[in-house]
Amino acid sequence: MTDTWLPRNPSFHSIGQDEPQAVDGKGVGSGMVTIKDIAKLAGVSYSTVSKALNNDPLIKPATRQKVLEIAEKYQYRKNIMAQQLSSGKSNIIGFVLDELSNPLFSNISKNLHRELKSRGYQMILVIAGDGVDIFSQLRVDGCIFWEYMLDDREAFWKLVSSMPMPCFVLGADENPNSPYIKIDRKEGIFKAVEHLKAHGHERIGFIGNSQNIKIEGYKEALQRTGLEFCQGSVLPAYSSWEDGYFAVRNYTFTSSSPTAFIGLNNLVTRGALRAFIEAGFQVPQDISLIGYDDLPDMQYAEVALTTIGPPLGELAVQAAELIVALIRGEDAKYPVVIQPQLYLRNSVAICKERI
Amino acid sequence: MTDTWLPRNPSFHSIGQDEPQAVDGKGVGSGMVTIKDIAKLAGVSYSTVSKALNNDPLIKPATRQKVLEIAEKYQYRKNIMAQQLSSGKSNIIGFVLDELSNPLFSNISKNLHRELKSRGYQMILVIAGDGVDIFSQLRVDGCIFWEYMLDDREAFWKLVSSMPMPCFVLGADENPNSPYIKIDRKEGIFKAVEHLKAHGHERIGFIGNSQNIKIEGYKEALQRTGLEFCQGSVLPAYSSWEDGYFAVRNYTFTSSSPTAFIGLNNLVTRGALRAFIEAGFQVPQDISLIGYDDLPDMQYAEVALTTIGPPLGELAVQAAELIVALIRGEDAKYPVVIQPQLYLRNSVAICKERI
DNA sequence: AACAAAATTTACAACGTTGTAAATTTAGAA
DNA sequence: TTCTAAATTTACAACGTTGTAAATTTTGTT
Repeated sequence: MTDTWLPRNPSFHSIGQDEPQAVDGKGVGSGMVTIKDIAKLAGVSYSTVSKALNNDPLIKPATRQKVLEIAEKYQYRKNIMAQQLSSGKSNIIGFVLDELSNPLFSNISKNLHRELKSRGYQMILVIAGDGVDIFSQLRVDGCIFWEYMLDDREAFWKLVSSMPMPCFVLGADENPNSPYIKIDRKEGIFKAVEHLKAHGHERIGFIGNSQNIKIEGYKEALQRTGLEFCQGSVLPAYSSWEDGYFAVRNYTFTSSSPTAFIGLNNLVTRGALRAFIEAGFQVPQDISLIGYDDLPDMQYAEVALTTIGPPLGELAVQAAELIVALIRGEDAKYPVVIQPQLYLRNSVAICKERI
Repeated sequence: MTDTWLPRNPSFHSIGQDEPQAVDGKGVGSGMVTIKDIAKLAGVSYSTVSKALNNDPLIKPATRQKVLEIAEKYQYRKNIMAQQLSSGKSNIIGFVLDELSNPLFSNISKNLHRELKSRGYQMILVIAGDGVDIFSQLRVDGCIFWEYMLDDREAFWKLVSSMPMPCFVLGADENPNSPYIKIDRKEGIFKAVEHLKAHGHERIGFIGNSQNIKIEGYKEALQRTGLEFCQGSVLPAYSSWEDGYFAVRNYTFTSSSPTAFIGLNNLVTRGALRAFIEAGFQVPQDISLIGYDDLPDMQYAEVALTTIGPPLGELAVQAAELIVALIRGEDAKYPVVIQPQLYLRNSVAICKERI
């Protein structure tokens, strides 16, 4: 009936038994080696090749070996597109970031990649603003969102739940209708305040005013520990190193100033630390300081910083496990709540006034 | 012969004419609407749907309209995997970043995304260290590398040229065997030096010591303009705001100090500017300063900074055009060389000593 | 009303995999 | 040697698209 049929790509599959065509390396869909090519070269059927490459125990070791060698030799690369289409699995997870300018994201992204990899998944990124629709179109197996669009929570959660694959949000916000991993920042701040109080500090300040949840946590923590919130004990700092630095520099210290501070994030805290030192304060003898975000940098600051923050390795493990469970349809326990930890180093001491 | 055949996913295609199954939204490969589903609902063949969705002019407008409406209603999302497999095109371009902690990357990434989008492509990211192999396996149509691994150029270029699809590198390095876009940083620095010299500056310093090519450019520029390289006129700064800030703070000014400086990048320059101001220098009356990287931030600094740097919009346009040309097999002209521009603002003035 | 030409729609192989069932080969026991 | 069971390999539909050729419908002439 269709004897006049012409194949769409007649030059395909031209790898011969003895004189295989060089993989030209450019132009997807033309020069790439497929399992059918390998099958021909190995003298087996292509389903055997498929199984061999997937380590199917049905395949005789010697056969697998031969197939693997040929695949290696001709630089075979599995076509994830075809794999997804056939099996419904791409083994790819998408990670949606909101910005690129805090080293925290570098760290989280690296940790997450490692954990996913060890569970058999690969990871690709998009910047939130650039549109996450591509993850739907690509049929990634799952999708992790770093919280963003905090100005319009509703639209954000709607977007998340409209994704056609398992998804969850990593952040501080909660939503009963979607899975999420909540970093309990308020509780983290509370731990920091408690720790400072345990060291005799009664006037505790906060450096940074851009993340409402942390500020709220700070105020609540003061209440819970029975400490007083003093006017002017929140030093304004947005998010960068210099914000922290100048927040402290521009602050006028008096005898009723806080004796300890908590910094909004890694950058702000390090900037503040530097400013304290320059102002002639000894940290922690004169002023105690706890930083948020336990990045490796924090311990290499001028004074090894005591920090609070989610355990970043653990966070990645939890995230990887949650997404994998959601994908597999196992009954994942969520929401997962990550409790920030206190990492004790050398920037907190007994309050001078108590000595 | 295979009358005992059982479909692998018997629940599939269960959308009926009048009672379409709810798109459950979770689990790729099970609940997603396909062109076949739409075809059934619209009462046309699935090739018609395919053509309608791709705006094929063969399709009668009324038919297209109906198909589009149904697609919209059932939240159809094209399956890029299937599209790639069938047509050999994914319309996706991969961008390989080396790190996430400089706002420059945010900017470049956004610009690039916009330009690619306007040319019909989508963009996904990976961090270089996480392995770019996924782009091969995903059969992205093309791949853009931000220069990295500068410690092992050879391995880097080998990796790039081993990619099975059109690729190029964006950066300052060159390689005769691969396409690349070269940002001519040396020439950029030269323009800055020239500009300063034209304003009467004869002792010009450089803040930053981490990017050899820029340091080299600085030294060469001095030679070319007949200026002297003075010992100690390179203030050590790695890459961050505080690096720039302290580079200046730690520098001891003498009567033979430079009267103008060039900053390594956006962060270093802004840190340095702040330090100059604090040290009591008026910029540009006492000291002129030119920053590298023309990010929007630069004009909102304490003094609107004159900068040099690749025109970032243009860079993205060139990059998008090059990769698209490479993909289409058009004879793209490369290497492309981007000449950094001088963006005149208020941080350069006539040298005091000449007045 | 009959026909040709144009417009529109349809059928279906192909893309590169996977997973199932069936076919073939090998090994072991009698 | 023959038979059976186990081990191994093979055949091929299916996944959701695209692109070509063929089929069908519509339109315009006469």
